[in-house]
Amino acid sequence: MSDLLERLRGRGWRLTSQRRVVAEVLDGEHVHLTADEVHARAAERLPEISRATVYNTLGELVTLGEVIEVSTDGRAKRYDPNAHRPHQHLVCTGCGAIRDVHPLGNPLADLPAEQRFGFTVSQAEVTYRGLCPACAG
Amino acid sequence: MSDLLERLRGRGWRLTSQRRVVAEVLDGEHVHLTADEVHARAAERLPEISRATVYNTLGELVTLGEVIEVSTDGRAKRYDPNAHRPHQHLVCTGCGAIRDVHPLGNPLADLPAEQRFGFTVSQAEVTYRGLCPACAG
DNA sequence: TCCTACGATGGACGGAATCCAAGTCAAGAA
DNA sequence: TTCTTGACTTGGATTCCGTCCATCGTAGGA
Repeated sequence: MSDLLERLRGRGWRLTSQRRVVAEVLDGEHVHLTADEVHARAAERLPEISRATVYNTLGELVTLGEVIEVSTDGRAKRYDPNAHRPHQHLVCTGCGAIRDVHPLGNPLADLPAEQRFGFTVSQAEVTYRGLCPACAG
Repeated sequence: MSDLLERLRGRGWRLTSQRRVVAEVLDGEHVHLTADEVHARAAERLPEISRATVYNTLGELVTLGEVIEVSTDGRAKRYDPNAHRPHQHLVCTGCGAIRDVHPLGNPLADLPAEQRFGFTVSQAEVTYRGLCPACAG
């Protein structure tokens, strides 16, 4: 985490209390908060923080490649701080819970040239869906 | 297409002109319209059709498994009528164009048991991203 | 310590989708 | 064929997410 703040400072980021709090809220594995959830948690520590600032900061973190934007359900986007290590997502179709997963193989390699339609393909994003233990009950 | 209408009738669907037009608009490969686009095209044939009806009908078609909901960009959901043959999507990060693709291999098999966290995993959805020939210029 | 450009604020705004009460009509019954 | 009824449609209000903007505040260099 402080690594992150160091890196950001190194990139010329002005280190405000708001940005610090947002960065602190976004820490850990299997963290996939919506912007509103980030705002709520940030507001616990810094009550006056505005939603616009949270959106701005999240957008900047995404642009800098420190955070990944995930939209698994067509509802609110979620923000995944685990951007250093590439991974995919496993989503419960019952309750919406999300886990980071590390599948074998390289999905990019599975797309043959004649299936690329001349595109310069650079990324493959996999979303696994199923029921979590609680929802499978 | 008329296959689809037959199948729907078989499931006890009341066949209204609105539903017929929506089903007709959604036909073909590489078709990925937003609800608004479906509404616009449907309205060319049936000017009084309402947005709510389009949303209702699309939702029913998705529930019945006749149409797949795709949200590749966090903006409006898109509706893919090519639900019979399993496929994945290739999206241009420049212009948003979408193509249906058929990768090799089975991504489901690439998720080892210890990476499933007890989930009953039933589906793997792959989104390839890159630049289309036009955008790569 | 002072300056100033960058960042924060919050309220207005816009797009996407859902909800709801009232009106309409497809399709089975007679 | 006509009648009847519950399923379907309508459009306007509403909610949810997210962006925009004019103004105010402040981090950090001089």
